[in-house]
Amino acid sequence: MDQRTRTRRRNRAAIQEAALRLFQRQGYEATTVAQIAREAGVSHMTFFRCFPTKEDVVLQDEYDPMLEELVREQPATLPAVERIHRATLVGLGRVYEHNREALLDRSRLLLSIPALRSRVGENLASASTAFERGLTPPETTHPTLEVRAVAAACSAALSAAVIAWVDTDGEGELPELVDRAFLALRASSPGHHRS
Amino acid sequence: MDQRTRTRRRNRAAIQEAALRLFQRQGYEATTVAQIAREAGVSHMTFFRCFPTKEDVVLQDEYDPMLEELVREQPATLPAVERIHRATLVGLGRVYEHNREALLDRSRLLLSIPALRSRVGENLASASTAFERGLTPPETTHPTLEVRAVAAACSAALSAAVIAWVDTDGEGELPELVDRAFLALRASSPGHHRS
DNA sequence: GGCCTCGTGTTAGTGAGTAACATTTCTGCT
DNA sequence: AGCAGAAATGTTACTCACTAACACGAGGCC
Repeated sequence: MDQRTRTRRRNRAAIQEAALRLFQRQGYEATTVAQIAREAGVSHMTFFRCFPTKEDVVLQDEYDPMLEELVREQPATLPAVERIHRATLVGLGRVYEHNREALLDRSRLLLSIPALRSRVGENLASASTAFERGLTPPETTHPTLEVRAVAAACSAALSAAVIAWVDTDGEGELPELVDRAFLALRASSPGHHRS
Repeated sequence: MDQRTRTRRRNRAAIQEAALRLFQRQGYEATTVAQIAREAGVSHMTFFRCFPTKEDVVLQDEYDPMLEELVREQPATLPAVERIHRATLVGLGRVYEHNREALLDRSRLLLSIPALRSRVGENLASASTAFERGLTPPETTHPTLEVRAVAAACSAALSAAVIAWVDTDGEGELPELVDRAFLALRASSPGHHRS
């Protein structure tokens, strides 16, 4: 690997860790980008070369390629919602056991800070396109509206599960909530509670 | 009505019109808040008292109460997705005929400017809570996860329809696309096209 | 008409994000 | 190894969204 990309990644990681440390210690809005950069030992320009905005330090993740691949691995005979449901459970299982608390902390942060919450829709959108790509054969250029609608609906349901998880302060278990959210998509009647 | 609130609304409208005019003439990012305020004949502080951010001039709408009411009017025996589907069609029909071009212009703007697109998720979220309120009886305090998931999925599907509409530059008809998106939610299989 | 509240304008400030240029650091080639 | 070119980083200065504080003026209330 290149030396340049190595130091670049080290910078990226140092910035992200410094940022999260400062956010937890003194709050998101009370922390300035210059402060993060100083803590990470770089200039504030390097910060913006690694993360386009201050919010992206928290927002960016790299789950999308995994989700796409997991959806593609599910049997194509299943309905699309079911494929995405299973893929989500598998992917979640991979990070949930060892990173449950980190995932909860990050989700809490994303949902509690207005500047971050106003942008979680972007993460939903990128998860949605990952689902679309997983549903459509690789050579397809543009997914159909039907595929896009289902993918968007599934990521929205997933997001509802995460929000419910954070609402209960992480007392429930996220995979169960995800199950309930996806099941509600298939058989939904108003006022229907699980027994 | 109060004289004060009257001038306040006049200010609001003047700012919004001036802003949209300037955005169309010279682009969103090339237009500064001070410029909008000057064009509307107010100070830039008045701007921020009417709209919390520059983006909100384009983002804010008042469809949510109507959507909530329309969902509540649909027969409660129908599945939740169907109630929201019908409510959306009715509400859309009300504004679509006379404001089709304005709706298209606004949607184009929202989806083409990065600063705006990154925040459309907020509109989806508020539409989602409107759906939730329409689905749950008025005395209910917190909607169930199932209701939240369905509401979020429906607003996501609606958004997919709007995106597809804008993608074709408004050549299709939005209500048809909304139909396709909602139908895809119920019977979905990958690669399935409507016949 | 006089108090009094509330919206507005003015000013000055913070902080995110960008542009331009100097400087350092790595890479490729001989 | 050493040098030329390229690319990342730092420095400086700037724009602009947004806020805090206070002064002012226009309604509302008696």
